[in-house]
Amino acid sequence: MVTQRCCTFAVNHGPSHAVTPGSRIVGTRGNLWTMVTRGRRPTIADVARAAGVSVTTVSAAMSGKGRIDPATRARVQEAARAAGWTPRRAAQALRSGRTGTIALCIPPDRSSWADWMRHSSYLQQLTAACAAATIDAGRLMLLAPRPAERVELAGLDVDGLLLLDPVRADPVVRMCAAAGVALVTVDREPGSTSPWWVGNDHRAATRGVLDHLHERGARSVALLTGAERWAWLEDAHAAYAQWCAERGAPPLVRALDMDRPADAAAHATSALLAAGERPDAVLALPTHAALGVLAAARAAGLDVPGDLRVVAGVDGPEMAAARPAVTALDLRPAELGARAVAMLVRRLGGEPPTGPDLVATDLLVRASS
Amino acid sequence: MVTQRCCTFAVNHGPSHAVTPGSRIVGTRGNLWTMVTRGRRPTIADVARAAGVSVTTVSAAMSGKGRIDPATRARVQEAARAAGWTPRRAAQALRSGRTGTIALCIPPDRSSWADWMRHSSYLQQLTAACAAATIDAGRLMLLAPRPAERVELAGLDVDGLLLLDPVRADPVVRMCAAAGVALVTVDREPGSTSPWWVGNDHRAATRGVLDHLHERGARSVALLTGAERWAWLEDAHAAYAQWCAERGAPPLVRALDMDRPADAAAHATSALLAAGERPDAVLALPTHAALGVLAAARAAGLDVPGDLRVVAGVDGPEMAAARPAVTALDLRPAELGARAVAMLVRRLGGEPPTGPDLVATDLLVRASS
DNA sequence: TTGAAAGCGCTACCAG
DNA sequence: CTGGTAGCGCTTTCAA
Repeated sequence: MVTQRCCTFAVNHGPSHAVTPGSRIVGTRGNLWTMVTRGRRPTIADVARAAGVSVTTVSAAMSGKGRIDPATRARVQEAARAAGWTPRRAAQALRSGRTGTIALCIPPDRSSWADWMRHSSYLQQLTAACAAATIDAGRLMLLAPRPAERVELAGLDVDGLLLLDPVRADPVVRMCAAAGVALVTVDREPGSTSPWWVGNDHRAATRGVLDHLHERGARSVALLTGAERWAWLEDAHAAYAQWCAERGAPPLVRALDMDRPADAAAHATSALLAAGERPDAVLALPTHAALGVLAAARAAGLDVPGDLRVVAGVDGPEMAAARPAVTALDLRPAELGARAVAMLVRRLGGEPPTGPDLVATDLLVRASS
Repeated sequence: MVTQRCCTFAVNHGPSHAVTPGSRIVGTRGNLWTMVTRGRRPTIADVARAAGVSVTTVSAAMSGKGRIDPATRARVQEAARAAGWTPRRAAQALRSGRTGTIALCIPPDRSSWADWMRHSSYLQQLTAACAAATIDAGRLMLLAPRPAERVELAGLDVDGLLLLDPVRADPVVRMCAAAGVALVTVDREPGSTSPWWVGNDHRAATRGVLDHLHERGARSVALLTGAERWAWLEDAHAAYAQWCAERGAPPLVRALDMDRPADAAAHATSALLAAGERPDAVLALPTHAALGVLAAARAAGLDVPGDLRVVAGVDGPEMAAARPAVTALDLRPAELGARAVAMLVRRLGGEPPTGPDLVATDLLVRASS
């Protein structure tokens, strides 16, 4: 591929405005509201005056709390609408101690965060779904990398956190507990018994894939997993091991470096094919890893799915676009995100846990198997 | 493609927690900090006591404002660190009138928002880059759909807004001006002369594409654009028209429905190929439209690029994965996002405008041309 | 260079 | 069912 720059200018680069953690956003005199609109932004005092009630009544009427006469409530709400009043979140938060804001923390750390986001349609869909669900719940969602320290978490100033792919003894989980931030994880924390998580049943999904491959004639399925210690990889691995044991088939597992999964998968697959125990199918779990398997098969002159059946553990547009199109597990990230937000809202509301919320997995059967 | 559900459970669906706009997040007694950790979250009063100074001094020392003795400042900062103090954003915001938070508003409206996000790697990269840059600037970023009304905008309670793809006389632009919310747009607002935007030079990029196609032997280039009234489509269209006029070639333009651009593009291309003025190249601007062109060419039995050269106006993984791989414009959304945040931070800081910030475009030449 | 005090807008508490 | 009032944690203003 050739890259050709269409237009290169001397452009205006603003100065970098990096701020050290712990420092603060300082204001100039007056806010923009005051500067632009004549007069102040309306407060409940203005609404109270207009409706002929007290601020207490306005507060209760607008929040739905308290026992307020329906007629009074209607009058107050109309006055608020007329005045263009909107609650000032900062004031609510300061008084109530709850900010009405949650954060979505996706892996990995800050450094390669944007890269991950950029390459994983799973993350992208999950993010969009969480944001949409949060707004529907009347809250606000921040998008943030995993906080590395207590101060970073505190600096978020959120009521709750959605944490994706917690690891065993996850520091973020510990920090949330210490800081009193409500937490819901997407996928369970390995080794934890917390009921506050949503996820897929990766054991069932893996069995489904393996049964599908067997049905399509595969007799020796290799598993490409990741080196990370995530519950979904553990679960898939465990289900695979058990499935192999049930059939007396020797397990064939390779753990891939998750930084460049496609390349790592290509390398691992080539090695596997060159060795004695040549598999006739591969389940490639990490995002994009299946593309590497395809490349290795092509390099080895193998037909997919004739000589080698391939299934991806995470679906994405690349799987549908690949030739042959790759059979993949649709983990339904949009559904996961919506459910995760709903659960976090329940937790924030003080409701008791109802157990993990499992989202069904779809196997999208395409040409590669 | 066959879809096979791997596991279906009776799962726990929490109640839907939709909240009507204008209602508020109400708290129960006490916040989690208080409930979980023994004692209160430290305040500047605690830090002041520990450091033996007043709260005023702590405030000045931590914010970097005011004239504070360096020794005093160091002592205060150490005390703050030791106490684990973090500024409470709500209190800062209430007092200063600035929340330290910005919002990224991406098109279109609420209804199909998650869908767009899901399918456009451009949006995804832009989003990730904005979030990362915002955090680096010590601020927080909300992800939100375009506010439809004033109350929705006010409900965001943000200092500034990043607005993607403003339309002519954009209501959000008007609302921001009225509400005193600082605004930076990604791409200019058609008809506006505001200098507060970042974007690509779509005229230059379009000329670059057309020159490239001409060089590759194309003599009749069709343009597939969108029905939306976005500046980038206007600019590309204008550059195309001028380029055609310079060569005395008749322009061949079709506007596509942006909801299903690939299908619309396939349809439009088929019609174009069936008509007399059969083009030998197509520049398909809307996201994914080029894939439809490819499908139409295949259906017509045409070789790409032999009979028909194809270029996509927006790059994405689908373009690289397509067969043949599609030559595409890389609008460099990650760069756009970083620059947009930097510009918004400058505007929030009261700095004067330095003019639009243009990001260079790369033409990624692949097999389709 | 530092401190005292007011008050941002709202909700919790309690009295009527 | 409604109102008065205190005060959340911080920044700002003004005085020392």
